[in-house]
Amino acid sequence: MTHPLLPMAGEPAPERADAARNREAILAAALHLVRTRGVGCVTMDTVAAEAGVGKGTLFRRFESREGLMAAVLNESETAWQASVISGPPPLGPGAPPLERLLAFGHSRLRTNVTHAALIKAATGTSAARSRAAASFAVMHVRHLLGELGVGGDLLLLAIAVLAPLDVVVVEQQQADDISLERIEAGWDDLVRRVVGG
Amino acid sequence: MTHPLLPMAGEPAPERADAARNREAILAAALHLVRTRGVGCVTMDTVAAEAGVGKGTLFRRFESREGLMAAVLNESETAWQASVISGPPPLGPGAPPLERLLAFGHSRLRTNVTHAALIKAATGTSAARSRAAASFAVMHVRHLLGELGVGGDLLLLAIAVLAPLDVVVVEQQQADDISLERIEAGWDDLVRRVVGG
DNA sequence: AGGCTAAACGGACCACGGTCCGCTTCTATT
DNA sequence: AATAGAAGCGGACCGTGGTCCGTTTAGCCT
Repeated sequence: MTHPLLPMAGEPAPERADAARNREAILAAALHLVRTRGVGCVTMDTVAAEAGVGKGTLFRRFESREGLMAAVLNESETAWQASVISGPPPLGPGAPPLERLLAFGHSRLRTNVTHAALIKAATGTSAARSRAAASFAVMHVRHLLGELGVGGDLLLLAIAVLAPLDVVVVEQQQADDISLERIEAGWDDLVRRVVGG
Repeated sequence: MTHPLLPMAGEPAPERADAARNREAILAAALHLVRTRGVGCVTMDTVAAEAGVGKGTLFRRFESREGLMAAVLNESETAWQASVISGPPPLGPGAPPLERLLAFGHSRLRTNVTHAALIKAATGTSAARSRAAASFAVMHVRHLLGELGVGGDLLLLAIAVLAPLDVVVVEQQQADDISLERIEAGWDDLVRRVVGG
């Protein structure tokens, strides 16, 4: 008796062909429905129907509604991350650190506003995927703060600088009739104070 | 033919006796259940049953589950606000502004951690009641920043300073094994940079 | 007291997220 | 090609938040 596929710990387990096909179909269906109807009107049953699969399949591939939305969001998010890592300055590398930091904040702010609904749908309890996105931003800001010669607990400082850009914080401000320009200016001010300009 | 209660605009409309009684009963039941079972295990049906009213009554008095939780939270929140406004220093008046500000942050941080579950249940889309609570904090910080002679857009600065204390931000940090002491120290650092120490 | 009206009540009902488990299909092995 | 068994599938089912509307009741007026 031989072990057909002796399961060594840590093996990623390959994906079956039909599973991959379904994952594609689901993601495509979700993306389409989100684009046409808006996030709020997309139910799991609808996505399942549109993708031509059972509901159970949705929940096996993507853990929850939140997980599915996170996967949809990922499409645009990775593109954004790429432009931060290797795009043109001042967002990408090549500009002085302070300029990069400010550009980063502005870009993040705009992104959060435009994708607000989707981000909120993808962020919540747990949210493994969005954890990664947030982590990327923190790492980047921490790095830029370091380049700027800021001392102290850079991780905490990065988190603090990022916090006011959070979707719900920004939405609250917009609800209070605070313009985007003012929010942006306020954040610039905060950053300058933190880096000690 | 006389208008029994001619409805002038802005009249608050008095509350019927049974309505008041039910409101009390619901709030008491909710508070009790939250205390004994924890927020997550309290369903609207359960509260309705415990209070001896129909489910519809719950939703008429308190707009949603979120609204009910906000009402429950209010009990402790108002007490906290009172201690900020008129309690002993350094949280209350009497201490120098910077000390007050730091004390305020620490107190808010602790409160957010201890009541995390309830606050998250009470905060979300809409959340008229929690809007007020957040507003109070912003106003207070804005005031203290003013006393400290900080220039610029104080409202935005206050929001920015408060943002890192938000429940979900703090929980995320705790999930990353960052201790409360470190969070507190990080926040102190942020504040000192903002006020220009 | 009796009657009238608006407010309040309550529980049947609905939609949606999430689970479960018996059935199907893929793939590795011979 | 046949086979075994794991991986995947799907849709009936459940709990919960939220709505709706026929019925009840409090409060005022005579």
